[in-house]
Amino acid sequence: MTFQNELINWYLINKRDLPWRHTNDAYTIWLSEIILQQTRVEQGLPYFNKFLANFPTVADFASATEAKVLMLWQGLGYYSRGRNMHATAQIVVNNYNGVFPTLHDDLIKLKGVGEYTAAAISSFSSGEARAVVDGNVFRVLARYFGISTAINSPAGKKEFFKLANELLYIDDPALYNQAIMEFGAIQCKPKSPNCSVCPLSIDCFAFKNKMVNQLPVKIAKADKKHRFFNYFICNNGTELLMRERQAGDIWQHLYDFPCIETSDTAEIEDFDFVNQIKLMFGVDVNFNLISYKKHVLTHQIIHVQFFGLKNYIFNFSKQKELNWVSLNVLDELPQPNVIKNFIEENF
DNA sequence: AACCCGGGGCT
DNA sequence: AGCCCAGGGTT
Repeated sequence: MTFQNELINWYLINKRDLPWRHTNDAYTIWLSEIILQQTRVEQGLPYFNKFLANFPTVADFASATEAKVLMLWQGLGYYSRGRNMHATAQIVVNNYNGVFPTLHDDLIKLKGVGEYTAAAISSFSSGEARAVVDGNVFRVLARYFGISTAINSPAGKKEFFKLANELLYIDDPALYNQAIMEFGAIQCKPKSPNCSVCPLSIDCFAFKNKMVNQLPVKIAKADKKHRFFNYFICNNGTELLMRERQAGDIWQHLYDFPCIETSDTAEIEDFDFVNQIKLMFGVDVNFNLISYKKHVLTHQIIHVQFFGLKNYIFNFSKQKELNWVSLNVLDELPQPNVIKNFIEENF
């Protein structure tokens, strides 16, 4: 049996019942695909349901505020996906009369839609013959065909993309695309795949050569950068002082607290650190360390210290991104998880 | 081509 | 503690 037929047979028996597999509506598929970028199905599923319930149509999405979109996105990470979705919804309403595109060449122009997502939406919604190449496809092809070119190198991307399109099952591109990704997610897993029950193992290069754990090959990334955020909690009894984060750094347009970033762990005994606090909050300010959290992102490790403040004064004209926020509406502001968790634990 | 962008689950 | 995830944007 061919590689394609084996995959499709496996899929028809083993596939999960997922809501976006019951539709060919491009808008619904787009919602699921953007949410699932770099995100596991189990993690993304509640967000998909939440977005579809709040925005039944692309017009509903387009007319929402960005803050509302980021609120719904809160906790999912890679927040530019949410902002790009909002922009794309408005583009579809304005340029496509509210009808979500189904063709690759239109989809690829939308914000947040790259080669993978354009292939996924076009094949699932219109049956266009475009092979998806995601993390699952890289892994399945690298193992089955014994390809050791690094999947995150330009040569590797070209080689895998070419092979994926040669393998595409033209009679039903959508079915084949779903099958190879599901096979990668459930059977040909990154760690400890159960090759003893795999119907493709007999012709699998990696299995035959005991290289399952060596493929796919990936070039190592640079080390994570360490950053030190010192947050200051100003609580006047009914309100907290919050900061809206600006462009040019992580968590754009999400809310955290007034912050002094230092080049190393800030100590209360450190003269320079204390001077920075007094410069920001007045010479009479008192402060105490409340807690420490290590927050790990893709390429940054953020060491977060929370300090409680008393006897502070503040010059709002110099810090326009800061505002008092009533405690009972805090949960209406989008926040990164490290901030949301701190608020839930302390207020 | 290299770097930036989250959070969670598995091993 | 390290790896990976239904990747894409920016420079």
